[in-house]
Amino acid sequence: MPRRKTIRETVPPATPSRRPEPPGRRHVTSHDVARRAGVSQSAVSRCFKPGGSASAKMRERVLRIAEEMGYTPNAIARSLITRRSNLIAVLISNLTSLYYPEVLSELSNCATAHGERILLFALPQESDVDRTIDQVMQYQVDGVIAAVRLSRQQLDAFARRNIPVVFFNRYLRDIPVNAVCCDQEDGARILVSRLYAAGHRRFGIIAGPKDSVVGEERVHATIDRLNDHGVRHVPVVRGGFDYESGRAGLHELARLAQRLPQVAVCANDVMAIGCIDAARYDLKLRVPEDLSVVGFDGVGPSTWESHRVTTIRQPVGRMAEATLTLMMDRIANPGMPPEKRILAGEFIEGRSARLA
Amino acid sequence: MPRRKTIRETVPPATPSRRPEPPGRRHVTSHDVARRAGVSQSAVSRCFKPGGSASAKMRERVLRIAEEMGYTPNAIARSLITRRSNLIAVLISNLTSLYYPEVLSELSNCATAHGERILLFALPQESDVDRTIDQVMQYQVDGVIAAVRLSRQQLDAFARRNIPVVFFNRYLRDIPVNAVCCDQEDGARILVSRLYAAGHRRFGIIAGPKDSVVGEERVHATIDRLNDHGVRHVPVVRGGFDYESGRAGLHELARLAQRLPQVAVCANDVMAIGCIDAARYDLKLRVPEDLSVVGFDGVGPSTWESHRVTTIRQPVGRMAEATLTLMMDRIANPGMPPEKRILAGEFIEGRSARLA
DNA sequence: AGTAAAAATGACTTCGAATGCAACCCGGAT
DNA sequence: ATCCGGGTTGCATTCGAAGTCATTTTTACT
Repeated sequence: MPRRKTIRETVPPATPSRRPEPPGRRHVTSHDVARRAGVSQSAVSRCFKPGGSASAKMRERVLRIAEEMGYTPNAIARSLITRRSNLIAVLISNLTSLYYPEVLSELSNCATAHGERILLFALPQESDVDRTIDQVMQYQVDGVIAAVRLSRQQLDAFARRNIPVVFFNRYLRDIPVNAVCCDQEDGARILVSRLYAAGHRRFGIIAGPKDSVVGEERVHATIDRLNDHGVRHVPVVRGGFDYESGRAGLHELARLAQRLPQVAVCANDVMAIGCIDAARYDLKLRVPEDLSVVGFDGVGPSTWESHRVTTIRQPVGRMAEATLTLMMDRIANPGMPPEKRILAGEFIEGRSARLA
Repeated sequence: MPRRKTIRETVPPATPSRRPEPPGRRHVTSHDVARRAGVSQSAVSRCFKPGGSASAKMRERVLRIAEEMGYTPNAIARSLITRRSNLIAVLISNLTSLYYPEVLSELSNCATAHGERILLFALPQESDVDRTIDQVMQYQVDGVIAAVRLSRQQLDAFARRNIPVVFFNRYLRDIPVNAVCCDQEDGARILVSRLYAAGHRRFGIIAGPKDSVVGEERVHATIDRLNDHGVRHVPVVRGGFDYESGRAGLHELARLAQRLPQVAVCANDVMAIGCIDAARYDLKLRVPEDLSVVGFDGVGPSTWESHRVTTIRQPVGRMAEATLTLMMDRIANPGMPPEKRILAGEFIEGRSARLA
C-alpha cells in the first residue's frame, strides 16, 4: 500500500478516506453551492446579500442547499473585494484594571450591534503600541478605537491609510481627534462643591501617573475648583492607578503635612479603595468620620458594602455606544472633521465621604 | 488627452482635491512596490517571507522601497491564499467579572507571542453562543478558545470544519475535548483539610450557578472531602458568582440552619467577598473569628487588605500559555486526539479563615 | 397582443498576496 | 567549450466572494 500521505494536508488532495460523512473537503464555497443548485456563483452571492437582486424562489432554494451543504460565506474573501473587513481594532492596555474590562465588554456589545467584530490588541504596556501598529495595519481594520496613548506619528500613520481613529476617554492636546470622553472637569466640580459644602477645608490629592490625560484632568480640575472656593496649597502625591499606590498615597499624604487632610481625592476608584483601607487598617481612622475619600469611575467593586466609594461614575455603556456611532460615521464618511463627544458622569453618593 | 481615469478608483471617487501629498491612493500593494523596484510581484512577496528565496541585494532593495512607499502586506489577501488567518477566536462571557479579564489579558499576550491575533467574542450571556458561532466560522479563524459552554452540536460544527477548539477552565463531561483547567478537586482538598485541621466542623457552601462545570466541581469536591472527614449534611445554597449573591448566600445559609456554619466555602472569590461583607456589615460577625470564609480564583481584589480572602489562586498565566501551546499544536497537526491539561492551584492563606 | 420597463440571472473580472513551475544566471568541474 | 547544479527570478495561477455589465426573463401597462 503506497500511502503517499506525505503532503496529505498541503492543499487537500481529497484525503483518501477519513470520515465517512464529510469527505475531507476543505471548505464549501459559493461555487459548490452554485453548482449543486444549478445556478451561477454570482447568484449565490446575491442570495446572501440582504438587498441582493434574486427571486424569492431562487433565494429560498439556494439558502436551503447552502444550509444543507454547511456553507458559510468566507469573510476573508469578502473583505478582500469589498475592502471592508468589518474588523475594528481595539487598543487597550490595562486589562487587569477594573475599569477597562468593563469598557471592552461594552465596546464589544456595541460593535456587534453595528455589525463589526473586535480585533483585540491588549498591550502589556502602553509603550508597546509601536510594535502593534503594524499588525493593526496588516489586518485592514475598518477603524481603530484607542484606549491608549498614540503619538502624533502613529496617528499620522493611520491617517495616511485613511483608517479612522476614535479615542476612548483620552485625546491629544494639540491635535484635533475623534474622541469620546467623560466630563472630568464637571465631575471634579461636583465632588468639590459637595465636599466643600459639607465643611471640608483641608484636601489632599492622590493623582495618577503623569502621562494619563484623564488622571491629570481630574487632578487639575479638582485643584481649580478648590481654588475657586479659596482653598490653596493642596498637596498632591502620585500613584499608578492601582490599589497599592492608593494605599501608599495616603501614607505619603500623612507624611507630607503635619495634619492629615480631611479629604483624600483619588484619581480613580481603585486608589480610593486602597486609600480607604490604608486609613482604616494602617492609620486606624474611621472613614468617613475621620477621613473622607472620593474617587472617579464607579467601577463594580466601588459599590461593595466594605467601601461604598463616593465617586463619579462614568456612563461606560453610553460612552461605548457613542464611540461606535462616531466610528461608523467616520467609516462611512472618511472626510468628516474630528469630533469630540463629552458625556457627563453621575455622582454616586456612597459612604466614603462625609457630605453633611 | 483622453485620460480615461473613469475607473481609476471605483470606490473612492477621488475626492476632488483633498491633500496634496497622498493622491488618494487606496493602498500600496506588492505590485506597486514591484513596479517601482523593477522586479516581479512574486519577488516582493518572497522578500517579505522569512525563508523566501531572494538574493540579499534584491531583498534589501525591495524592503527599502517598500518602506519608502509605506507598504504593508495585506493580511486578508494572504489569509485567503494560505488558508491561515492567524486569527484565534476567544469566546468569553463574563467580561465584567473579575476573573475573565485577567484570563483574556494573558491569552492576548500569549497569542501575540505565538504570532496570532485575538478576535474577541464577548457574549453578554453564555447562551448567546449560537448567534455568534456563525460569525466565528465566517472569519476563518485558525482556532477557537472557549471560555464558555459549548453544546455538542456547536462543537461538531467546528469539528466538521476542522477548526480546533480548546476549552479554558471547563470541558464537556462525555466528549473528549481539548481543555486547560485548574485542578479544582485538588484545591478543594487543600482548603477542606486546612479548615478541618483547624477544628472547623460546621460548613456551609455558597455554590455557583448549576450550569458552571467548574463551580460544580468545586462544590462537589468540597462536599466529598468533607465527607471523607466525616462531616455530613453540608448545606448548599446557590449564587450567581457575583458579589450580591455571595452576600445573599450567607443570609440564606443563616436561615437554613439554626446555627450559622463556622465556615462558608464560596465557589469563587467575589462571592466570598460578598459573604464576608454580609457577615461583617449585616450580621455583625467578625471574620475570621466568628466565621471563616474561603473562595476560589485568587482575583486581584481578593488580596485587598479589607478582605484578604483565603483562596486557591489559579495560575492564569501558565494556563493561558498552556492553552496557546495546545492550540498551536492542534492547528499544526489537526489529527491529534484531544488532550486535557490540568494545572494545580496555589493556596493563598489570606486572613478570611481561621486556620489554627 | 405588443412593447416598455423592471427584475433576474450568468459570464467575467477583480481584490492582493503566495506559490508551483519553468526559465535563467553564474561559477565550477569535466 | 560543455554541462551541471544551486540559487534567483518571473509567469501564471490560485484563493472565494462581490460587483459590473450584458443578456434573458418577467411584469406591467397600453
